[in-house]
Amino acid sequence: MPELPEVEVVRRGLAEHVLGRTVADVELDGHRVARRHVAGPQDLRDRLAGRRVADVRRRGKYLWLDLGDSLGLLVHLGMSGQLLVEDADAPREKHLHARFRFTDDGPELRFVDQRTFGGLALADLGEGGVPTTIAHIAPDLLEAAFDRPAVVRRVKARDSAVKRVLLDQTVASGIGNIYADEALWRAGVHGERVASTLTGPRIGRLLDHAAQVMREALDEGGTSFDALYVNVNGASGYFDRSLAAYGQAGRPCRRCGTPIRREQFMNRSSFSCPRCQPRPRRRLTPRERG
DNA sequence: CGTTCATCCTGAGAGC
DNA sequence: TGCTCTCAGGATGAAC
Repeated sequence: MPELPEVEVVRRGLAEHVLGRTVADVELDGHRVARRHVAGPQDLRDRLAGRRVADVRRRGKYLWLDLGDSLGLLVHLGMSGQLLVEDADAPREKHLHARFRFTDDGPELRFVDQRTFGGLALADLGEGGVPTTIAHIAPDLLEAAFDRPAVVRRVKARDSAVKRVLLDQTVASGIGNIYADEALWRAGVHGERVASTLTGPRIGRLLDHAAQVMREALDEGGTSFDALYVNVNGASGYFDRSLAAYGQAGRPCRRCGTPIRREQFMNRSSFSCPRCQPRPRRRLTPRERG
């Protein structure tokens, strides 16, 4: 469940169902799910047992459980990860990788991930309670620490395609392929425009659109095209009905009626309106720009 | 510095 | 039915 709104939906579900509970034991299936925990799966299990979930936090697409004493359990859902709250006797999912049981009689927490690009790791919590292992991830567009003027300046300083910059989690986090395309459509900017050639106010508006579209998606429970993207109770969000660009190839643009086009960019698909978002004539080389 | 490319995986859907 | 091919909400590291 990938981008910021979908991860936030999961965070809220965890806050509702596991906050304040104490981990009894953890079962890990296979080595892959904890591959980023360098001390190994046994260490992960040993150090989680007996820990109380003091807080559930998120930055961009990363989630973590604050376990107190500056220890956190960092979770990334990758492309297909799910965190599900279920009764212990619920049928075992095909791609179940981890289950957390608690000291109370309540439901357990499961990590299910078809493609296993996601995973779990323990991390020290540093500045602001953020895991030190994601210190390179910038504040996301919806958090208080987001410094809009500073991000506008950073975007403006980049001589690369503006969509690439939107997807760069070290500049601003949380935006993925869907919301990048939606923000660019709303702003009327083609993703291959060179960031440094956009005006500061234009970049600011683009970021505002990105934040706004993610807020709207969150209100709809996120974007779900299929059962892979669900909240902790297994329910889908509804924002797919509101998408104006992503996945809309051939459908009329909601603003001007021109069929939405699909292009390859960064080895993935990009969707845009040919009329509202004209392609840049060509990319200028640094020396041409002087 | 920046960009491209491959890689980690499984499954759905299209086309034959 | 079944095969092959392409594609999918992401992040990372190597190579250029």
